[in-house]
Amino acid sequence: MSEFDRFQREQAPSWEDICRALYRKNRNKIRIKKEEVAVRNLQRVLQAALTLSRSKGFHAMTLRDLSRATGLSTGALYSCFASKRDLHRILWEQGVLFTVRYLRDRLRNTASPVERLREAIRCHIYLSEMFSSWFCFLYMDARNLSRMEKGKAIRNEMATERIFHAILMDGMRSGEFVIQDGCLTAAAIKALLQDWYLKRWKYRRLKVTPDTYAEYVAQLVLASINGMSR
Amino acid sequence: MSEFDRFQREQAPSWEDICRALYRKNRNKIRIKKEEVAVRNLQRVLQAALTLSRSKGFHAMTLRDLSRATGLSTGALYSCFASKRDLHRILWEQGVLFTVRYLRDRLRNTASPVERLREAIRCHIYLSEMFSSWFCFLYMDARNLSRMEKGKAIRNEMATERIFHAILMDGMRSGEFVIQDGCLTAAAIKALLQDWYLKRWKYRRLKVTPDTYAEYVAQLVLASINGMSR
DNA sequence: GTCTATAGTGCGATAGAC
DNA sequence: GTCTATCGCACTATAGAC
Repeated sequence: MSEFDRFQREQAPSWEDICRALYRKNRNKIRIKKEEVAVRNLQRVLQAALTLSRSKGFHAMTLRDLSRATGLSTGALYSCFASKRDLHRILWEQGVLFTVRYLRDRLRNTASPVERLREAIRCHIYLSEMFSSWFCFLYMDARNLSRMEKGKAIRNEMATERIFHAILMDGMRSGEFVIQDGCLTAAAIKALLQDWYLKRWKYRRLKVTPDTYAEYVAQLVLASINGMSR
Repeated sequence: MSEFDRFQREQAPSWEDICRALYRKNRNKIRIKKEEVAVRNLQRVLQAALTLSRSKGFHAMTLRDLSRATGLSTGALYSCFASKRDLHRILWEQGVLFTVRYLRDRLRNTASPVERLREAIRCHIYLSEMFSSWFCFLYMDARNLSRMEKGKAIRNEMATERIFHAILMDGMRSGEFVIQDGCLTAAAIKALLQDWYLKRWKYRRLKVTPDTYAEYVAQLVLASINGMSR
């Protein structure tokens, strides 16, 4: 059993947990009152919406598409969300803070910067592997956001990056890393992590597993951290 | 004057040249018969379409938006293209082969693999800097493609990547590079190059120039190519 | 070639029966 | 809660005057 399999079975959050949390947070906007019904429907609706968004984009997805994919009528859909725009907001808000929180949580017990860097890369790849359609949505459908929401989006992009930046700075202070430009290195790590879920088809074709890719990214970054000062 | 400035003034293709080539290729689908008028309008239309696509996505852009941005009526727009879908196809087809051809052309006179790698990275960044809205369109709006077109899209993505892959293999044969997995390294280079135009706002905020970024990517890759075997 | 006006289509959203 | 039926609207595309 690979590391990723273990993560998937034992540590990863489940769709049901996520939808339950999401329901409790948005009770006022969701017309369904029985929690069990709401959670069951939300799960179907959100998963279908993300799948459709991946293949044609959120804006191009119609509520008729969503109705067909979930088996619910368009009328029933509107008991899960107030408008299509509101569905976008729900998917957005829930996804946005998730990664940062999860990473922070998992890094609490790591000792050295090297170990912390490896663990952060691994966790990000595992998370994005399990929720790849959600990660793609957050990346590709950040347009259609209002001005205020766009500010949030940028702050979020930077929040993940700051986690990596902080690890790099720790490593510099302790003398383990030699880095020319921490901001560029953090940006490069982020770009490599995003490629994993945005070009999933490519890595599948190359038969690269999440663990292999995580190790590759870690080695690439570590080599540059030690090698670029020469 | 920076290297990029020189490229921009002396070597880069101009919008007018591109639109003229595009007009001659699509004469049968474009109703305007005077070449000068057609080229002038195409330039306005394509640039506006790409700008709007970047901010809200091609699908979300309406012909009313495009009409407002170009100062042409919706009726006049239809003398430049047969349908909105056709406009998408034109932008797509012209953009797709462009990068590969240009890179191949520029690499013909480079001597060593190291030099060739540096030059390929630099050229890609320069091109994407000058035509960033076009590169973003090719990346973000590859959905809404028909099945056959999607096959082309994948083949194109791989074509650019193969250029980098070939350089890496050359370097291995000549003993200059030590690489574990050429495919993964080529994919990583591509991901880093794409980040430049997809997250342009970030690098602008960090005050990173095209030349700085090109040098950073080259050094990162070269460090890993020499360092990962340890 | 470019305009204005409009036909035809498919969308998001809602009303009311069950 | 979920369904069917339908409203009003914004869109793409075209027709016909200039």
